[in-house]
Amino acid sequence: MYDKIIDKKWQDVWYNTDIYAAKEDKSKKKFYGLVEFPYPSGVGLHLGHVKAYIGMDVISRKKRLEDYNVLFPIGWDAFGLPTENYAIKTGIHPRAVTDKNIEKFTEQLKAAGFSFDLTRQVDTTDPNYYKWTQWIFIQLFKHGLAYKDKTEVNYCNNCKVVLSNEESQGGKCDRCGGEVVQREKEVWMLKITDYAEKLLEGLNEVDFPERIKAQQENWIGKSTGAEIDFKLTVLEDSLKVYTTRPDTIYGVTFMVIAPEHPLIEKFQDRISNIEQVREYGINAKKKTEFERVQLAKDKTGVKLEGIEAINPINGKNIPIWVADYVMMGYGTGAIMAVPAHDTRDFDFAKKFGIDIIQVIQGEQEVDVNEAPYTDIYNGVMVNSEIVNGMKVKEAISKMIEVIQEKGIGCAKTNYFMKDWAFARQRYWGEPLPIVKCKKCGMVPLDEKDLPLTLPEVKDFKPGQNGESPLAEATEWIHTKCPHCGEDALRETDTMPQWAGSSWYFLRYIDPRNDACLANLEELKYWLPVDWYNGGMEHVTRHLIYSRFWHRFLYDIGVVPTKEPYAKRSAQGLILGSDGEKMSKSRGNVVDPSDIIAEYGADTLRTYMLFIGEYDEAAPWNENGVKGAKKFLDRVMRLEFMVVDKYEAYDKELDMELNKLVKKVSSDIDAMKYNTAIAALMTYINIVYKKGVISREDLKKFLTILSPIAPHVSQELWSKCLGKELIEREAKWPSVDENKLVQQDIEIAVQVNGVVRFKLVHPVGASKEEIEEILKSDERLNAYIQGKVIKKIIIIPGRIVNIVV
RNA sequence: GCGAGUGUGGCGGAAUUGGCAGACGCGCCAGACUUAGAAUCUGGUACCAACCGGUGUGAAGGUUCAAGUCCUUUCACUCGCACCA
Repeated sequence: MYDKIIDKKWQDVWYNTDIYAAKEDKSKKKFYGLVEFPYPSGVGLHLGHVKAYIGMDVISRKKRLEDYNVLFPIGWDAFGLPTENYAIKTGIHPRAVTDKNIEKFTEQLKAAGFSFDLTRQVDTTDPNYYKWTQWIFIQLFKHGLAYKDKTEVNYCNNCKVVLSNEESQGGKCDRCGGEVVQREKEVWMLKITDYAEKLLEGLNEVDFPERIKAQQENWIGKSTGAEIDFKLTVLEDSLKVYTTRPDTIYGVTFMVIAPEHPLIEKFQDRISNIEQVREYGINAKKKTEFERVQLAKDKTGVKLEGIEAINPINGKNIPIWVADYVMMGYGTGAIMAVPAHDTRDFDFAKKFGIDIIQVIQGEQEVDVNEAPYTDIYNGVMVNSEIVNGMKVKEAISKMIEVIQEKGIGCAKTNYFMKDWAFARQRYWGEPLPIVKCKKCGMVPLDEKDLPLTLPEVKDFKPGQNGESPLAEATEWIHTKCPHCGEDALRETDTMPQWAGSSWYFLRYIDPRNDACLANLEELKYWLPVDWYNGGMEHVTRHLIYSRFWHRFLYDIGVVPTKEPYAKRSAQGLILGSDGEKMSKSRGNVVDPSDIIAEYGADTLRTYMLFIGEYDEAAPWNENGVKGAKKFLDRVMRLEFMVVDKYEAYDKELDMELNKLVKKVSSDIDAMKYNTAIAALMTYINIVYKKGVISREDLKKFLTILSPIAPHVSQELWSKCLGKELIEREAKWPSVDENKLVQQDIEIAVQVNGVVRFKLVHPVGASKEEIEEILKSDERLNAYIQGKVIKKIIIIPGRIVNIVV
């Protein structure tokens, strides 16, 4: 029987001997396997962590047995709101809370038997770590990629922090799920938009699943088109719009600007209905997320009276409307509307009775009163003077050419992605290493003065007006300008939680370096991360941010690779036994510690990997857990079947074991753990039928089982083979292809596509030879009697099909 | 609306280039061992008919000697983004 006592016994050996520590030896081929380091919350390790870590643990354990120098590290993403909120509630310092939580997590990681290199742990809240987070920020600042700006930002009233776009997806706060509001605030921003193109390009050189690449591309949201200036009537000014379809400019019947567009206040004296326009703007701002999304089709807007735009191509006057379906944050905050060929413009034109001019003629006649014409790319331009008769694609480039010649616009690429709001008004984060000097402006700290550590404060609570708790640390705030030496004030905002996790994989490589974030020679050996496994929820957050920082560090020569991660995979969710997402409110949460305590770590490991395809969601099933335990018990009972040698050479056992090694090897490499385990079970079933297993075969079996069930494998290894650690003594077995070759092959014989009987033929038999065997087979007569054989298809080693 | 994906027994899920659908596990049924139960071991288990045989991979067509796999149409569900100009 597999008893959990075994777990503790071997964990004590493993974690006291550092057998999982990466070696210094650079002559060895390396493997860097990475998992997302946890946020050490008070709740402890959950099943999501366990599934994510087991996947890479199996790969890492296999790589070690294949003689790779393996780096499989773990650390703590420990800055963050829950710890701070706990501190606010209890008055206990976040440092103390964090330390306690890390201790608990470490015990849980060990209890699951993960083969992490515990000698290289990093902790983002350790000043020796965040020294380098601050250092990177200073480099970003020096390269013009960090700036402070007063803009509309996402703000969570609940958490009292500014959120980045990535943290407020769907209009909900990432942390608390509350409504995100827009608020004007002066905050630090990182110019991630400068890296949009590089982040897109980089996707071509990495091995990421399609869905991850697609999500990132989607998030970056590149579009190409043109910016065009529309002169205003009477006034010597113009309105700049962005469009992806400059070809349709003859179809423009109105312009739309966002309610916040500066044009409104600039020409308030000219706009005769300015009060009405302002009121519309105020109401638009009040709309909730629900109203903006659900009522998207129901267009609203106000026409600007007293001011119009002029179409720069045909000179026509065009009315300007204000409507909230145009966003200030994208493009120029103004569009040229072509209702005949854009659904949104069409809806708007219909509602307000604006003209619709068709400028593309499709293969089919389209009624412009029915719906906007959509079959654009096969269409031909009409009603468009200079581009008439051209195909759409051709017309786009022609129009851009004309616009540029006339000096009224230019080709333009836009991205949906916005700059990264990089400041939180909270205590438990990295202090921004910036001093505000009256004379010199924003001045970064001298690098030799890093780290800038957090001050002690009385209260961790953020201020009511959205200022950081650090604003209360009077002594800490007052400092001298590093540039001119005059009195100056420190920046009091801290960095967002994503900062520390944007480069932690670099620090694992050289965790205690004092001179730089990591030694370049070490980085050259270990980078890139060969395989990074984690959750889908980080695809448009951490995975974008860390690729951005890494690419920047590459550009300034700090790291040797453009991309940090060569390969990325993502595990699927574990659902509750009711098939729903696990959540406290549903009461369907399973605590991995309970499972380990009851069934042992290997049972949990085996079950989680067996439950289904690794990257897909699968529901929890307690009976399945028992099934995994039963399998491990059957493995343990091999103890009583071991023989030194088989009495007679058994070709079948030989073949089955070789088949198994081959299958398990390729399945683990492809993260197809479920079928690897199925094959291991099948093999055990065969051994049980035979009733014996040789020491030699058991050794191979335990070696390939050990990445999945290390405790059971190790226990039996020492018990039956009289040896000590698998990691020290075993090599991943190779496959003897000769032993996979069968003498006789059984194939199916079909008559008209239906299987009728099985036929045995010697390996390597030709079609003719098989046909001979077939014709001498009596069973065939029953199916062909009185019928004419039209055709016989023979694929040696596969199938025979007779058509009658 | 756009993007990615999924649909196979009572359940979780397997099936190289098209080549024996349902591996493996759960559940269920039977037998062995037990005073009995648990545990364990052995066998069975897609469906209909129960003799031959027939039907089956969301649905409907098609290509092919042969389709879960390829093509066309369609339905349902999951995830991500969403007024991307």
